[in-house]
Formats: sequence, C-alpha cells, structure tokens
Amino acid sequence: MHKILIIEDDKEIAELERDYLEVNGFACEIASRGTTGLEKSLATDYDLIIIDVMLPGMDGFDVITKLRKKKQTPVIFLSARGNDIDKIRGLGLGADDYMTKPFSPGELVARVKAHIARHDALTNASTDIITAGSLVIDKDAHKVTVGGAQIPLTAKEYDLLVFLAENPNRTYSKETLFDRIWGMDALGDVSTVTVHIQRVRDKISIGSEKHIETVWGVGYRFS
Amino acid sequence: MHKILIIEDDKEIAELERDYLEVNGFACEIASRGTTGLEKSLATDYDLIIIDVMLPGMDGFDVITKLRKKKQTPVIFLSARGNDIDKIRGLGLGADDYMTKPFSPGELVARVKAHIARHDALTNASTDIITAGSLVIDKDAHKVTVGGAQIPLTAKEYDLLVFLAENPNRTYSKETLFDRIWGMDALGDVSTVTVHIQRVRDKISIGSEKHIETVWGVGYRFS
DNA sequence: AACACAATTATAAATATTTTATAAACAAAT
DNA sequence: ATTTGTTTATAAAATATTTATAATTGTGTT
Repeated sequence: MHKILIIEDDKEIAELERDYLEVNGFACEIASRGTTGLEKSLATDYDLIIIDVMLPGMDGFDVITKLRKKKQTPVIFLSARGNDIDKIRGLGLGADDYMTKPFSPGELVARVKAHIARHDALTNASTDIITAGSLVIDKDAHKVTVGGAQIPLTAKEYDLLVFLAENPNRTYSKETLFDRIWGMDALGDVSTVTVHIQRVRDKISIGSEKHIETVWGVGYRFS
Repeated sequence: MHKILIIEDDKEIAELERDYLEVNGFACEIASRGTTGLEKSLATDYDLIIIDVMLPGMDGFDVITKLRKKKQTPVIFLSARGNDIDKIRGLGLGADDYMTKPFSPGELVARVKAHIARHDALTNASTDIITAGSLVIDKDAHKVTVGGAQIPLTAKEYDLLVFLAENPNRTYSKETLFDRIWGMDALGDVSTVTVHIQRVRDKISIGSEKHIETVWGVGYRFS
C-alpha cells in the first residue's frame, strides 16, 4: 500500500482528507506544523505528500523548498487563493500538482491516485507516460487510467485519445482527426469521429475534469 | 512432505482448508487463537503458514509482526475485507500472498503449491525465477509450474511465455512477438502467434488467474 | 432582450466489419 | 512414429460505422 503524508494545520480538513484517502486504500499520516511535516517527510519515504500553503511557523513554500533539496517525493499543493498557485508555479518550487480550496474530496483522491499510477508506471520500466490531471496514459502498457482505475478503451478510442493528448491545446477539425487516426486514404464519414470522441469522453470523464473540449464549428481540443 | 500451519478461529473454515490441503498431500495443523498460532509457528519449522486477520486476542497483524522478528516462513494472509489487504501491504508486514474471503479452496491450494514450488526452486540454488500468482517459471531448470504442478510446455510455448513474463505490463503486437520469438527473418503467418498464445493460456490457466491479456486490435500483454 | 431558424454536435441504437478464439487438419522435425 | 509447429476454416466476440433522433449553439430578426 502507498503511504501519504498530509501537512495541514486545520485538524478538520486534515482528518477529512485522511478518511477519504484511507477508504481508498492509502495509509496516511498527519503533520500539523511545517517543521514536523518536513522532519517526517525527510525521515520516511512517502509515496506522496499533500501540503497546505498556510501553515504556522514554517509555511508550505519553505517546506517544499527544503524538501526538494533532499528528495523528489511527489507533492500536491493546497491553497485557498489562486494567487498562491501562481506563486508556486512561478518560483518553480517543484510541486507536481495544485488544488485550490474548497475542493471535493473525490477530486483529491482522483489526483492522488493519478500520481501514484503514474509513479507506478514509471517504476515499472515504462517510460512513455502522458499525464493530464487524474488521467494517466501508459503507452508501453497501452493502458489508460483515470484516478487510478483502469479504463478499457478500444484501439481506435485509444489512438484518438493519445493523438489529442500528445498535442494538447491545439484544435483539430474532424476531417484532420479522421485523416490522422484513420489514415489519409481511409474513406468514411466524419461522424465516425464525433461518435468516437463521445465514447472517449464517456469513458474518461470523472468529476469536473473535461479533457476534450468542443470548439464549435471547428473541431476538438485537448487541454 | 510439507507442513502447513492454519491460524484460524472459525473451526469450519479451518477444517475445510485442512481437508483440501491434506487431500493434496500437505500435513496440516490448526491453531484457533493468535497466541497459540504464534507459539506453534516459532516452535516448529513450517513450510507455510495461513493466517486469518480476524482472530480473538492477538490478531493476524500482531502474529505476523512478531513472527517476522524471528522467522521468514512464507505466509498467506486471509481477510474478509479488501481494506485489510491494503493495510498489510502498507505496513510492510512481509506477507507473501493475500486472499480475500470468500475464496475457492482450489485457489488456496494452487497458491500454497505455488509458494512451495517457488521455495523449493530457490533452495535448490536456482536463482532465475519468475513468479506471478500461482505461476512459477524456473528458468534455470527450464521448468514451469502452476499451483505446484509442473506444466509441460513445448520450446516455442516456453519461449513465448518467458518473453511475456519477463516484460510484464507491456503490450506486444503479434508481429513483434513473431519477430522476437521466431526471429526477425522467420517467415510465416502471425496466426501462428495466436495459436501459441492460445495453447499457453490453455496450459497455464488455473482458477481465475488470467496472465495473458488480449489487447483488442493491438496485441497481448502479460500482467 | 426574446424569438425563431439553421447549423452543428451529442446521444443512442442498429447494422456491418474486423479481430480473435478455437478446433482440427496438415506439415515438419526429431 | 510421435511430438511439435504451422496453416486453414469456422465460430464467437469485440469493435467500427452508419443512421436516426435529440439537444445545443450560433445568428439574424424583430
């Protein structure tokens, strides 16, 4: 089983997180101060650490800065203000994910699972991994995971998702997608693409994450 | 003959396990309490111990924790809840295998045999062992065992299985498998691969374990 | 702003196609 | 002669595509 450290001074939130994570099969420890959190994270090899930005004494920024000098444990940052998230990104503090409060526990669990799944995939000698939120695509294993749960995709669905995920933030017309995934010389209706997009969305949809957006009158975009 | 200790407070279940194991040639003893189980396991060198998590007085976690300080006897853990399994894994309690109730006696016997077979293979100076569930591949001896029973595989079947088992969680197309196992320059139909996969599956199939998965439209994957 | 209309996309279900499983016949090798 | 490997044929399963209908979005008009 995987061990998770929660560094959070609000006891209620910390216990809420712990309960949800334990129900989902993770072993959790809680540190209520930045200093104790840092000590624990250096002493033990956690699979993932959840850090709140606002902490008494040593704040989340300090904790991750000092931690990163020693270890590369995956970190999810929690903050009440979107500003902090920008700051973390800006400072290149090496957080692997960010969530703003308030967040749904389900979303937290999904993200934790995604990070664990990615890490597992990486340590199993697979190197060809694409990640987006709680979605993890392991190209070696030809496996797709959302929030840790494996999603059964058919070959075409998989190809379509991988193509879009490998080229995020670009909009492709249905014609282009058909050419790229079905082959230039394939003949058929572009409505096939619509249906496949629909099926992929169905299968990978979880919580509020919407990976494949519709660009009206133009096509689809992964983001 | 191999000696097995069953630590289980439910008399009916304990006797069911014992009966099945004895029919399969194992000598069994039963301990109905954690304390007596621990004493017995320390006093005698069993080849394998089956421990139920829920026990009166000292529970399964305590038993294995205390046992592991002295001995490395293989242990199979039984639990009614999947949660416990995670806990065992998470605490690094050194259980070698886990089963959730309800389980089929046949499955239990198969796993017991697999552990015994692996143990035998290891103590006979063989080092090149691949294990997956009740499947044991001894590359030194060029022997494959499922639930303790030796499986006669032909050369090609063996090569195919070993290749897949050595590269788990990776999907290989029939073309790739053909190249790798039959040689790049071999000529022939890829349906040969299909047939061999089929035969290997036939021979190593036992209970619900499905080692070789079909990735539809793509290939096969060992997991 | 509210409405109607057209264009586009979503969704569900039916049909067609492809891929794989299985068994058995055949060929090759030891 | 017997075991092993390969090919072939057929059945079964899974997936792809088309089609029809519903829902949504955009646009122009009042």
